[in-house]
Amino acid sequence: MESEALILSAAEKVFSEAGFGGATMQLIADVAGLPKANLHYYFPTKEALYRQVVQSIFQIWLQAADTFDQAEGPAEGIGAYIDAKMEISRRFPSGSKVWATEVMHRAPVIQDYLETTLLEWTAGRATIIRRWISEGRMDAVNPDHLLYMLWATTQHYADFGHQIETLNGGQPLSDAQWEEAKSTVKQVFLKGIGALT
Amino acid sequence: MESEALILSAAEKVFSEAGFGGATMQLIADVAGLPKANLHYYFPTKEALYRQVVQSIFQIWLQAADTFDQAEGPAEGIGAYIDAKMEISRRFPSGSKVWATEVMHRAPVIQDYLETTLLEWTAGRATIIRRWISEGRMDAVNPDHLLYMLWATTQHYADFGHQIETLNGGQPLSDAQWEEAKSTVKQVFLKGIGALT
DNA sequence: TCTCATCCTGACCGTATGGTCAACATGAGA
DNA sequence: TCTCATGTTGACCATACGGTCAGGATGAGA
Repeated sequence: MESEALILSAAEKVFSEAGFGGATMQLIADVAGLPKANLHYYFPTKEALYRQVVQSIFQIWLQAADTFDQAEGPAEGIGAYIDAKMEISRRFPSGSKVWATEVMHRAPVIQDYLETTLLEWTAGRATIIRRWISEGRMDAVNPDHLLYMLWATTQHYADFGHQIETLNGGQPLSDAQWEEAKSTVKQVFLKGIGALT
Repeated sequence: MESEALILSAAEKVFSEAGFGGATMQLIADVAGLPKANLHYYFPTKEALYRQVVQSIFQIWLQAADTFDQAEGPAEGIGAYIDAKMEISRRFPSGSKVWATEVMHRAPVIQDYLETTLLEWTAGRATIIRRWISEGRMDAVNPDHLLYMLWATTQHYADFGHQIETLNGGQPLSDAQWEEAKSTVKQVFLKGIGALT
């Protein structure tokens, strides 16, 4: 594994567990198995490294949008979106946590993304939802709040994974429990918006 | 306002905006309008101050549980619970953020609370939900995942308030928008679990 | 073998942090 | 007025942090 990728992987883990302020370059270096000075060869500052980590997460986020667009109707589109977001939460929990921490701290590094890319993405999806509503395929639910609910629920399984694990007897969710989670979330949402046939 | 309360209020704000690692005792002192040394008169260490902040939040969390218990059925109980949690998110967003950050960092300070109080609380509420299901008052939805969905959604409005504000044109949600949020969340959940008459 | 760009690293530096401490202020009770 | 517990504070300290730098490896091409 190349040093740069090694550093990014270690940084994502450390930032997600300690936050930007709590993370130290020394700890990231230790996790990566490299001397601290080497980090500064690839990334000039701690903030530059952090920004790179957040950006790579943002890309993964946007990929889940594809399922939304080409869907026939809400049951298919939102159902697939929930599946995709839940899978991301399971496979990249550290990334989701870094994003959450960044936003909670008022997005000091990626505010421009919120104001441009995310804003456009949200408006596009809201338009699709409104079309579905006007076509009578689902109830008249406020599109913005519906999206917030979807984000909140799916990301909760990453961001609050430790709490869920603790309440699950200290064990991570099993495959069956993940399936149960996905089907429960889909069931409640799709029925809740009147998109179940 | 007494110095101790002043310090706790300032600490909650600073911790929620910077995280534990990013927060500095000097900044908390400045926000509180007191010299730094004075903080150490009331709280021996930074961690002791942080722990106090998290504990006070935990109390507010538990208060919202009362609505759940004495309810006639799910429509009333869960509806009131959503109202209460949404109101907490609006009035104490800093507290919710501190809690979220603490849990995301694997709860280094309040793990014991997760394992005792929260575990018991969750089990009690799950029992109530199962009773409602067996009485035919709502669909057979997994109680644990339903609770996670409720927590995730309601707290999202506090934890990701900055993101929501940005997507709302840079403006905080108005009174009407908060009402819209509450009614949307209640509508989707109550219909989603089959608890609407 | 020599050259040189790329990659790597131990040692070091200025700064800011959490925490300490001796001294000082305040005010209620005797 | 004197006492003394409770608060308050500026100055200080050891440590750990992010970042720098000169110099050492490495290896492909000539």
